[in-house]
Amino acid sequence: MTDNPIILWFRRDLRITDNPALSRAADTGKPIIAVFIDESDADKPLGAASLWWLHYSLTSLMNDLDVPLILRRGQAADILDELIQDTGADHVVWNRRYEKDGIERDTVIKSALTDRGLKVESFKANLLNEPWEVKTKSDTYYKVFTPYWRAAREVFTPDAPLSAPKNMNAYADDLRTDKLEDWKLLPTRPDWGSKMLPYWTPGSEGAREALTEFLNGPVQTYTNDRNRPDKKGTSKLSPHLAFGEISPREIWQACESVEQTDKFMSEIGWREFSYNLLYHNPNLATENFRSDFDAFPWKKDNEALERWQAGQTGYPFVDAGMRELWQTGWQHNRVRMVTASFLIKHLMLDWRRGEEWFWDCLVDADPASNAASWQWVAGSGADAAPYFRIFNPFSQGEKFDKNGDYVRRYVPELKDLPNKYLNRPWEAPEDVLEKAGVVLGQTYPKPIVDHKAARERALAAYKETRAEKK
DNA sequence: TGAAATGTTGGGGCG
DNA sequence: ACGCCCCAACATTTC
Repeated sequence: MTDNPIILWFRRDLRITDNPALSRAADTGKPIIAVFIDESDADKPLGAASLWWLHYSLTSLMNDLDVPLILRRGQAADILDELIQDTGADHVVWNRRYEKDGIERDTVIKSALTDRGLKVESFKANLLNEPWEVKTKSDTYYKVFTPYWRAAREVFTPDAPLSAPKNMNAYADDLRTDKLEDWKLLPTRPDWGSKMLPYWTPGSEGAREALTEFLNGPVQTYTNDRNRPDKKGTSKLSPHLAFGEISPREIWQACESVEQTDKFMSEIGWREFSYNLLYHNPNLATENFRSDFDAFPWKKDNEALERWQAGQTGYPFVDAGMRELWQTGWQHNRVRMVTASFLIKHLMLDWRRGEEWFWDCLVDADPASNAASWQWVAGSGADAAPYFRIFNPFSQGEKFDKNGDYVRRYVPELKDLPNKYLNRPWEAPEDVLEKAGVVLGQTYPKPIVDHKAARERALAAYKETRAEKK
């Protein structure tokens, strides 16, 4: 083989099926150098839970991949240069990403390599539609979900997903690679990772299993059960999607042959819509989409933030959610809306503090979904929930965790309370508390804020912000 | 993919 | 028999 090799740069697309860059690399027939780079110059490094997931996802990819996966740490531009120099590679391929600093780095690298005569190709792999492909009639991007998704489904051409290539030639010489263990992605002291492992199977095989299991049952009752954190009502595909272990196109195709998948597909649509917003608003994770929120009087209360993070707010449904996040690296979507609303509206803490915490704790942390969803709850985003939509932290539990199974699972110190008081222990008579072994303020906190007062405070702050604005 | 306040309706108890 | 009141149930409005 006299061909110059081709470099296949893996990022958050850790799969071999429906991977356009990988298929392209295979189709050239050239020797393939597959590399994953832990980029030291990323604006927003992965959070701890995502690093944990990444360890297993890379392990899984190395297993699936017919060629060695080179691991390197540093600036991508330097590492690619070095590989090119060492191997004579004349062609580089990757799948696109959409966060601002990633685009910037890719653009610089692409033009530098092109100038030096290399062939560089990038592909659409991780979205159904590119953010610039879905436009309104007046040629602007969509800012409201429903018309966006209607248009997006029209734009999307459901070609069959790409199969894993049959033949991949490995580059013949050994190349220096880091050892995954040396990256120390898994937590130690304490090792909180091993308690999360039972909940998950990172990697493409785990992703396909999750999809199959979901489409074989839960999807039929998804419209209602997706709101029930006490049930297995959701797909749990989010971390697999976040790391590109499965493509949205594969999901689309699998849904085509199953009844009643529209509601589920529209959640995939929310992911697409979030990328649409992120691409057109690169600072979505740090700047209010609606600038009138710049004047909002956020509080700075570290103790309140820490109690929210630790699941010690005294509102059982909120605390269950925050502890689910801490224990499993994931939080049910219905509960995310409630815990986020609580941070923003009851505690009046800046939504960015919540965004940061979720980024660090979620195995499915996604630059687009996380930012767009926090702004949605705050009311500062595009097509956002109106500010006055304030979730009631106990009635949400009573409505969506009817038997209290979810709260009892994650807040076991309340498990012996009757359902009537499970979500509002502060209303329980003394003898009921005593019988359940609950001492408010000792075994479980008193409410960090009074619901009614906090609600009125938030509404007043909102009103004032609006008044100042005009 | 809200919650709370306010308004309306109608059945039933009761003098 | 009738009017009055209460209040649950539902609808509408407001934040």
